[in-house]
Amino acid sequence: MEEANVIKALAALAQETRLRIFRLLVVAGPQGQTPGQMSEALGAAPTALSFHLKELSHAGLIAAERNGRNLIYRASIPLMNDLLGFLTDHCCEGQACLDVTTKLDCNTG
Amino acid sequence: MEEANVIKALAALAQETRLRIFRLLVVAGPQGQTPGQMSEALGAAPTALSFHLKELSHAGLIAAERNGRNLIYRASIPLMNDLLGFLTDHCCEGQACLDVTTKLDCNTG
DNA sequence: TCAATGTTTCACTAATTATTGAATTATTGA
DNA sequence: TCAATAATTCAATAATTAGTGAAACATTGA
Repeated sequence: MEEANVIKALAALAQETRLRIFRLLVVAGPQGQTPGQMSEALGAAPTALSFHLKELSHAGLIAAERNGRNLIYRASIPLMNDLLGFLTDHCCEGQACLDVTTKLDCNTG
Repeated sequence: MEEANVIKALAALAQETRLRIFRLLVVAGPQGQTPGQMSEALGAAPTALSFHLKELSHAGLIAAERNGRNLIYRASIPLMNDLLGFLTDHCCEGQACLDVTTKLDCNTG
């Protein structure tokens, strides 16, 4: 994973509404959530929500699929894994500590 | 871990110089690095470096210890673990996926 | 105590980001 | 095609953040 993309992803997550959106989608799993559902769940204005969804999408952390008049957003677990890996790889120069693989195996589509 | 602290930590990491500082310290492990070493390694001005070290410290991601005229900075692995946990916990409502514990066991002091 | 070294704080400017309401686009069902 | 619903884009303002150079603070060794 490229440093620039890591920064984009971290910046996307470093905001209250977006962090809550992302957590909501991580918990929701493959079934995802629509902006309407998220707007209600989080008490966020549709405009603001849309703005933040775009940020998260651009960062690759979530993706949308249309279903009728609804969009279904889902967390992108592979990118999440890459992100965690970037932060933890090569810890302690590989010495004197466990370089544990941080991996989630859900919702990989 | 509190949401506000998670956001602080993510925001701290979401900046090029700070991400590089943090990675440098994660790789360095228990022996840490001084601002002087980091300034040279990263090609960052001392003033800017100091500003970013403060941000990372306030977020709890790194900590300093004085050694003569040098300060030795080290990554705080426990906070890192908490952060990764916050992002990944309760994935997919605990169903149909592995809720893997993301944990680093190095430099825990 | 004084000069040198390592690091931080301060004050300022430039740039980026969040929020809001109004307008717009896409889809569905009558 | 028209009205209704779902979501996004646009434009403007307010707030936050990064980078810079000068000054200040802390520690060491002579």
